[in-house]
Order: sequence, then structure tokens, then C-alpha cells
Amino acid sequence: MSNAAASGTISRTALYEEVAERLRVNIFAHELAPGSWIDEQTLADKFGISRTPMREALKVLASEGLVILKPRRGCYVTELSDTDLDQIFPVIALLEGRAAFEVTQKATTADLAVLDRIHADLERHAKSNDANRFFEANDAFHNALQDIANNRWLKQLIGDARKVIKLTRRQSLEVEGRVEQSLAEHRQVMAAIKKREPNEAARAMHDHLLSGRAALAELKSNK
Amino acid sequence: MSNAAASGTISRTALYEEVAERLRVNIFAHELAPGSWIDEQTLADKFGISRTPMREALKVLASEGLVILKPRRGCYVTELSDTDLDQIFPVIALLEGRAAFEVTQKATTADLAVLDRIHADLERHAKSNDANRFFEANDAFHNALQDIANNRWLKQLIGDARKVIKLTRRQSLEVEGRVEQSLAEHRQVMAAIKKREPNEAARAMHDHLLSGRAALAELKSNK
DNA sequence: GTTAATAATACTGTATCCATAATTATGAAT
DNA sequence: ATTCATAATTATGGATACAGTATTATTAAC
Repeated sequence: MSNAAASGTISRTALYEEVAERLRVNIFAHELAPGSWIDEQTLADKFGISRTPMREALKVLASEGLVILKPRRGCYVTELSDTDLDQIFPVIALLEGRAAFEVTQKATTADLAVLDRIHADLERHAKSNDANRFFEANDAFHNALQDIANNRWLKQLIGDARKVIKLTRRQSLEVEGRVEQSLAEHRQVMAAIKKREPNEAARAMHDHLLSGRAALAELKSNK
Repeated sequence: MSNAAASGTISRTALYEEVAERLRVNIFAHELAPGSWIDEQTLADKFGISRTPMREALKVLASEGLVILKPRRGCYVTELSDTDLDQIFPVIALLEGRAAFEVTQKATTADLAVLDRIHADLERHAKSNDANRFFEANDAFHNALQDIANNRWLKQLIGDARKVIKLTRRQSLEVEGRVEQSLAEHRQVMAAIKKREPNEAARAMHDHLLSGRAALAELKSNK
């Protein structure tokens, strides 16, 4: 278990944090399917740890909304209903709009260069129709924005909300033409930031996220 | 420890949840002062429990931002800097503004009656200059709004943010004339909701919270 | 054959124990 | 006297053991 020393890097993060991250990955990949029960003991055995850090990790995920803890019943992966999505997207649109607003005010030229580079990735992966990489670059873009906004609490709230919608979000890129539309929206956001128009940037980001919700809804109605 | 059976009410909530709530109360009351170290063992003994549920509770509080867990160093109550306050108030103003927006769209006459009753409490406690009860009624008003908004995720995010500012918030009512000003702002919010003007309600609520931040800033500059 | 009750099994929740890491104090050397 | 090193103490992190409750299966009775 002391592979931290072996790998040369001192384990600064607690085990329960690593476990939480591993669980997040599993959940986002639907290896732990929405609604499914999480067997603490079995999973702990599979991870080669005891139940203690596993349980602590589950507590964290529960307060992030990724799982729900039913007393004496166990832990279940959160299932998002259409209602949930209708509720959470406007909220995250608001928050990320705010982040875009703050970024437009604060961004240095170096910051803009970072955004430009990630945006270039987006353009590239869109052109080669690589939805997975586009998704990753998209994630990177939003993360970069939050770093530049440099608002610890805004970042935390957006992070919590984004974790939740990540439960379903990737699917939206499967909608015909969604990648191109998403890209176009990103262009508008970038343009507004560069023009130093905070309100316009906020509105563009806001609409971008609502557009993502609409794509998801369309996908479901056609399935 | 099986006082659940003794008190007649079956313990539906897990022990760690009760512990978390108790800790929150202690933290908000500054019995656990900002920046202070939380001695797991001593506190667990005082609560009459073992360290396990205490540790799980602390994990929850950490993901709420009320405490920070330094690996191998222990748990410390979060200290909010002025920068933190400057960052978080605009965000919560945004979120609660959104809640007011949704309420204005959704509220039934019964809902309005509930708000009216709580608002009447506010008026009463303001008149009798009872800052503590005013604070409680204020809390009740905001909680009622979130219930009426009936947006699970918005409520959760606002709840997380409010928990954090609760670390300092009560103080703002100590500012000369703040209670009256806060009351006046509440009147505007109520008026906008009753007029069924969502945008106006959102703006009023938004400004109300920023005004609370300003009061807190004034308090600090005069201390 | 179906339903209800009881018993057994299994998982959650809590406590205790052990190991590791960090901090502090003491002692020695410069 | 001050600083550095080493040792000891203490608290955190993790594992294991135990208890209680819920669920399921089996058996018995109607």
C-alpha cells in the first residue's frame, strides 16, 4: 500500500480523497451505473482498502450529490431525472456566466493566450470530429475559465454543479451537429471576452449552457 | 447511546449527520472559533461517541467548506478573509436572485401567504429591535423562498453558500440602522414577488445580499 | 397454492486498535 | 546562548472487529 514512497511522490492527499476521485471516474464512465447500489465491502476489496476510507469517500460524494446515502440501506449512484436537468442547467448557466463575467474583467494577456490555446484545441477536434477529445477540451476550457476567474467559492459551486451534470452531459455531444454548434457558441464567448464586454461574455456563456441542455433534451426525445 | 429508542423516535438519520449538525451549530455560534483546531478525540468524548462518526462528519463539513482538513495535520474551522467575502457574496446574490425569480413565477397564493407571515415577523422584530429574532426570521424567509422555488439543486447550492457566509453573517445586523435597511429591502422583494415581476424580484434580492456584504464591510472598517 | 411469520443471512453503522507521521521538547555541540 | 539533531509523545489515517437492523428466504398454516 505504501506505493507512494515507491513512486517517489509523497502522498500528500489522503486515501479517501484518492478513492473519491476513483469513484467519480467510475461513476462518470457509468461503470457504476445511475441508480445502482454501491457495495462498500466488495468495492473496498477491489480497491485493496478497508471500508473506512471507502465510507469516508462516499460521504464526500454524497455531499457533492453524486450518490445518495439511504440510512441503513446503503449508497446509490444518483439518477438524474429530466426535472433535475431542467433545474440544474439554468443554475449552472448562471454561475458559469458569472465566471465568464469575472474573467472578462480580470484576464491578463497571458490568460487570454491560455484560453486561445484551448480554444484552438476545440477547433481542431471539432474539425476532425473527435467528440471525446472535444469533450475533454471543453472541460479544460471551462476549468481554465474558473482558474482565471480566481474565485474560490464560485469555482467550488460550479465544480459541484458540473460534477452532477457530468453524470449525463457527455451524451449531448452525440446530437447531430451539436459539436459544431457548441464550437460556434464558444467562439462567441471568446469574442466577448476579448472585446472586454463582461455582460456579453456572461450572456454568451449562459446561453451556451442552456443550449447544451436543449441538445440533451433533443437527444432524449429522439431515442 | 441508544437514546433513539429511549426518546421514542426511531433514529432515521445516521449518527454522523447528527454530529455534523451539532458541529455546524457550534461553529456558527463561534464556540468553535474560526481558525481553531478541532480535536477529534476530545470532541468525540464530549459528544459521547467514537472518533469514527466524528471523522465522517468532519469530511462532510469539509466538503461544505466549513472546515478544512489538512492531511496529517488535522481539522481547522474555516477562516473567511475579506477576499473570501468579496468573492462569495456576489455569487450567493446571483443564486438567491434566481430563487426569487423562480418564486415569482411559481408562487401560489398559499405560498404568498407563508411569505407574508414570515415578513410580518420581520416587521415585528425590527420594530422591537430584536436583532436575534430578526436574524432568525430572515433565515426563515430565505428558507421559505427556496422551498417555494422548489429547485433541489438551486437549494443545495444556496445552502452550501449560505452555510459559509453564516460564519460571519450575523454580525452585519450589528451595524447601526442595518436592521431597518434590511427590512426595507425585504419589502421591495416582497412587493416585486406580489407584482409578479420576476426580474425585479431577482434584482431586489440580489441587491439585498450585496447590501448585506456592504454592511459587513462597514462594520469591519469601523471596528 | 398463497400468505404470513419467523429465522437466518448480510450489510450498514459504530467502536476499538494499530501504525505512521508530525511536532515538540530536550540535550549536546559549536 | 543558540541552533541543530534526535527521541519521545501525540494525533491522524487506516484496518478490523462487533452490534444492530433490514431484507430475504423458508416453513407452516389457512
